[in-house]
Amino acid sequence: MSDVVRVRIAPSPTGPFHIGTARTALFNLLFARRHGGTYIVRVEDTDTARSNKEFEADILAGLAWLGLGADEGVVAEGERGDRGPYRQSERSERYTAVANELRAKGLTYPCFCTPGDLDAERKAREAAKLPPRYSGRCAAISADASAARIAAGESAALRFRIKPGVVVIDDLVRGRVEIDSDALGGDLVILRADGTPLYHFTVVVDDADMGITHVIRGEDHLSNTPKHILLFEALGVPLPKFAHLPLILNPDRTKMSKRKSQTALVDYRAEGFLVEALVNFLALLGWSTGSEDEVLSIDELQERFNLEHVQKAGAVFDRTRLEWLNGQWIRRLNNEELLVRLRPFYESAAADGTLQRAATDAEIVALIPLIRDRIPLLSSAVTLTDFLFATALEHDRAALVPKRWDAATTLQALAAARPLIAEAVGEGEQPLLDAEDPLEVQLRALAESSGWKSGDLFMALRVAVTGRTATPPLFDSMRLLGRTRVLAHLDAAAALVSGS
RNA sequence: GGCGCAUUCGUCUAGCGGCCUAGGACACUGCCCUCUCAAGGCAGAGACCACCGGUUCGAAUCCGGUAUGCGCUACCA
Repeated sequence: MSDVVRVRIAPSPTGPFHIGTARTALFNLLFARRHGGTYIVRVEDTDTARSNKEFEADILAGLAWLGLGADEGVVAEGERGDRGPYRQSERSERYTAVANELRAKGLTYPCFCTPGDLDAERKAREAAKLPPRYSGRCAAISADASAARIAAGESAALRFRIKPGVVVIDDLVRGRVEIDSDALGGDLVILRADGTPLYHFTVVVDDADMGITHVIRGEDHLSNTPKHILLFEALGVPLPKFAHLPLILNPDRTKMSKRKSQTALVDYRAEGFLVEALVNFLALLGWSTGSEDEVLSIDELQERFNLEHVQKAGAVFDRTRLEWLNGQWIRRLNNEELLVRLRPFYESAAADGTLQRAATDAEIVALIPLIRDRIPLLSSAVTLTDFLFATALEHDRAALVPKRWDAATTLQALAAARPLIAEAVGEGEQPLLDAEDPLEVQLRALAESSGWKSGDLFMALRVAVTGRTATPPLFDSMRLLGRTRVLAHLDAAAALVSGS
């Protein structure tokens, strides 16, 4: 394998960037990096009815965000490389030319069957419990006869003759796989009646033209690989190596789908998953290092990646595990990096009205040490700290009274704590973080002299001041909030409790 | 229906004939820490290695069969 490695990811812009495509792209990139090869992005948009530019833009943006932008081929800004074009919609002449080559070799024939004919044939075979398969009835039409029919204006698809025999796939993941070409469904349409090419044909032409050495793709293509091999042979070009990756599965172990799982990459991004976590997680879905290391950067993954450790069985997408990894990566980011990641979430929360105003960088920086260990997702930061950006709180009356307390005790405690807080808390201070907070000392003393558990006192204050039962550390939160709002919230809470 | 692939704790996986009375991680349970929630630490529970045969002194690991699951089977990609 001393030859130059060239691999590719060939997304089809028929939907938003799919998490499964992301993983295939990642494996290709990892393999290329590991072997000093080239990683190519090609857009497979021959299905004009289902492809569109918005999806293509989404896919390219997603790849770029993940750090999986192309070395060669299609990137958001255009194309790079001299073996293009890299968009199938721009390669029509090439497909036509190659089809003509095959035609000249006598390896194809025009097929005049209409979709209706084929449908009827398929149904008949199904009813007879026979595997669906094209009968090849147009194969026997003489060249003169078909030329005459075409001249008469009849349209025809172009079929590639499937050579009888057993096709051997030497798969890098699965080993030797043999498939009888008889099971391929008969002669293959490579050009529609309107002259546009079909996937199995374009993929082979492109892989050949672009000098792809390793085809690394999902297992769902394994059964179709013999068609590709036959086409490569017909073109007289060397075969690439194949490596079929296990499928990513829904929890019910079917192929991961939009219906049953969240598959759009943008949705994960919007929730606040880090690229580091997504890449780490995806790499470990169907591949392992062979060691017990699990939290790995893309650089570490690149160093270790190999096809030998690729799993053969499908892997269920375990979102809980992704969230754990996300937490791991959030904790590994330094303050500056975390600020950059967090900022857009505060901005969009302000824009959509979730928060009354956006947070300043200084505010986010002050918050980071308080929330870093508490957010599984970047978006969790906003909900965890929303009280800091609100002028009034919507208290939950039931939550205001600690479990072991009654309303009277709560009122008494809030009243007793108020002057201490008014004295100790300034107007929007920095958190004291690990230092012992003098207010805490005073309030503990208050609790003790009043016969309360300090935990109950703190909980009453927490809910009064933040409106929540789960918050960042209480005293730091109060300092961030500032005296005026703390006291206002305290009074509002007391009013609510006394009214109940 | 045909063809193909797969099968180790709920999930992701380690394992490549003896180190396995099967290891790790997530999730789960308990304890510790603790102002809440987390994070972190410790401990625990959880897999007759799908099943049945065979090879071997010895099998999760090799071979055969069965079962189950999944994938493919388009003038979709």
